[in-house]
Amino acid sequence: MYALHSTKSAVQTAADSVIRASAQKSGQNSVETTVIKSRNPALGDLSIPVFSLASAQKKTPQQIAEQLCNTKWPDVVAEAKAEGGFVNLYLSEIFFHAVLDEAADAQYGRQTPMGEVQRDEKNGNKTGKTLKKSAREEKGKEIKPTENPTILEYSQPNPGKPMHLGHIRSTIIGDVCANALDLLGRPVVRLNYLNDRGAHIAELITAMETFKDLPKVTDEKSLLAYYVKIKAEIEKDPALKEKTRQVLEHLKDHEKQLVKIREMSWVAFKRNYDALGVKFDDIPFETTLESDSRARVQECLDKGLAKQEPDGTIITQLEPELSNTVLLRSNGTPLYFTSDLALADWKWQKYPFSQSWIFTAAEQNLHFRQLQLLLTKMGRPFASRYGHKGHGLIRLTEGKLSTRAGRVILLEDIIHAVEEEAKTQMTARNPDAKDQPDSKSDLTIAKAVGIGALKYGVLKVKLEKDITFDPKAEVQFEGDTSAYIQYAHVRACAILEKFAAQAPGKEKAKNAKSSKNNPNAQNGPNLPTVPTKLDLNDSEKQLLLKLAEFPDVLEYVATTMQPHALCEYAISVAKAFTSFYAVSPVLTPENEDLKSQRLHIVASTKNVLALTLGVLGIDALEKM
RNA sequence: GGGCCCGUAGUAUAGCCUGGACAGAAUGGGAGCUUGCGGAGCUUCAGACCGGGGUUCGAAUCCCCGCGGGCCCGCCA
Repeated sequence: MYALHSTKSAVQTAADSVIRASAQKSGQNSVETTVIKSRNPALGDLSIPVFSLASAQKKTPQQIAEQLCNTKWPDVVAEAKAEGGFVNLYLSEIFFHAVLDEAADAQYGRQTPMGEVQRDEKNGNKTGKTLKKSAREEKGKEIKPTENPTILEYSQPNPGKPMHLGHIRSTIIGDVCANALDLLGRPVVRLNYLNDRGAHIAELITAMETFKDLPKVTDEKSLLAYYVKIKAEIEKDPALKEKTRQVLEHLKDHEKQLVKIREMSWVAFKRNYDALGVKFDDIPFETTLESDSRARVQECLDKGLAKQEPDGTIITQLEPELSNTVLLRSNGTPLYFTSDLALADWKWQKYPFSQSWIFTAAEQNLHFRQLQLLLTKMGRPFASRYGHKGHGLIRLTEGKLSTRAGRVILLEDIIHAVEEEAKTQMTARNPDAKDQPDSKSDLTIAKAVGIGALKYGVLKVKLEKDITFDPKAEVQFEGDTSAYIQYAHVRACAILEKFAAQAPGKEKAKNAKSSKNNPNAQNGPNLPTVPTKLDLNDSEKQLLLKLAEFPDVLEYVATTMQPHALCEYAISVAKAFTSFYAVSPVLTPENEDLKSQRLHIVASTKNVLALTLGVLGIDALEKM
């Protein structure tokens, strides 16, 4: 268990036992208190409010606090003071030693309070075949988050249409949550479910069968051109419209075209995913689940959860809990809802999951509540673990994004624009710098900075909130931005590199090139040992306390699927580091012990920043 | 009409689930910091909980009533 967590629980236990004993003695009911992290560093590192205790025992908070201070605290506590109705605890060197020890570990965060997962386990592999296989073997047994995967379903663009700005949120939020689970050592399946049905697909097929001179699709722009051309042709020809309707009803008979649409769409999507560094484990298509969809509709009819109306429509019976929704059109074709039903079963069958999360825009909230309710009524054992996270819209200053309204901002264009902006900024700040490939990444530095800024700008906003996107102003590089975090990491790297270069007879950071999978690569053998006696100033203590929070933040994100907490954390670490940097010379301190101590602090910080950025899908650069 | 979500400095944002000390950063504004490891930086000042009730020793946080904005409410996804 990690230092902060074990410290908190040790302190909590100590406090609880004293409170319970004192309550027993006075014959009163015991009152709960909770150990919290102090908000003001001047008032301790951990605090225990005692107001409720005071009012229960009819004493002043100060009396109770003073009384509690005399408790025999665990040795991670250096001092306890009664201040303003709080017991403020000041942590000892033992605590900071422990933090320094664990935070430099490349697997830091893996062994969380919940984790049965061993930190030293050899196989660093993540969502490989082994996990999928083992998940299947576990079927029928108890479902555990450490053994049964979490399925994350995100991105989900429409084949046949280009990806636009609106797709970015689901795509990167899902990706970050998956990364967090990965780092925790828990199995995860990254799913991108593509709806290759819909009216727009029928339109494309009609066009493919009607026109010969259609543009070749290689990217988003050509895909959009393709779609717009076809749309226009169909609009002005009623015969084509009718044909489109027929195609939609008999999609199965157009398998060849369907395959082609999937292929060319994927070519375009893949360019964006590669640019964003987003990957998937499984990409099921809606049409492959069609027969299952119909079977589910029948099941609902049999169980009295749906009924057929005179015009042939089949509709759910979810009232009064929720409003009803259509399962099958009057012409007998299935809908999004129907195939989502089949998809749920498909997921459960293929990956018996501990949790499933779907990330979409919040406008689909009702849809997914209806889906979950129906799954519950159908008696699916996984229904309660079948979750949905609806995120706020990304809107332009003028209004909602829509492919049809023509006010589209292609994802491809956004990505290009942020890269260009980053390049401009880089040249302005550092005219001599070249936009060279970063040693750890496939991207150039400007791309890594630009993409990072784009992702960070979207990720840092709480899920539920809408984002008004100004393409020009959105991407920032100063203050609460990814560039600030990357810059802190660069500075940490620069110190360690300089130290390695100064060290006589030591090999330089020769493994810098191969350090992609091991952010800790150059920390190890080169550093002198941590001094037994630490001499920490305030900036160092605050930084170490921040580093100690990492496992909890990671756990929080993996549990709540709220990546913005990680952004908040990353910026606070970077800030604590730059404050430390300003007042604590690392390579030229007063004595060797201090130098060693600070080198370890820098190495730990660098590691935590790299891990955090890694989860956020932002490159931890060594130069910029 | 009904349901869900949001409302915090000029702007944009965290804290709300699980109540606790002067509401935390950012940007913009004021004042400083360049002879030490990268100034995309550091230090510092001013500036905010939509309104009204309630619960509580204590409310940005929980409950109720409003106000403002967004989304959704059977053959779109």
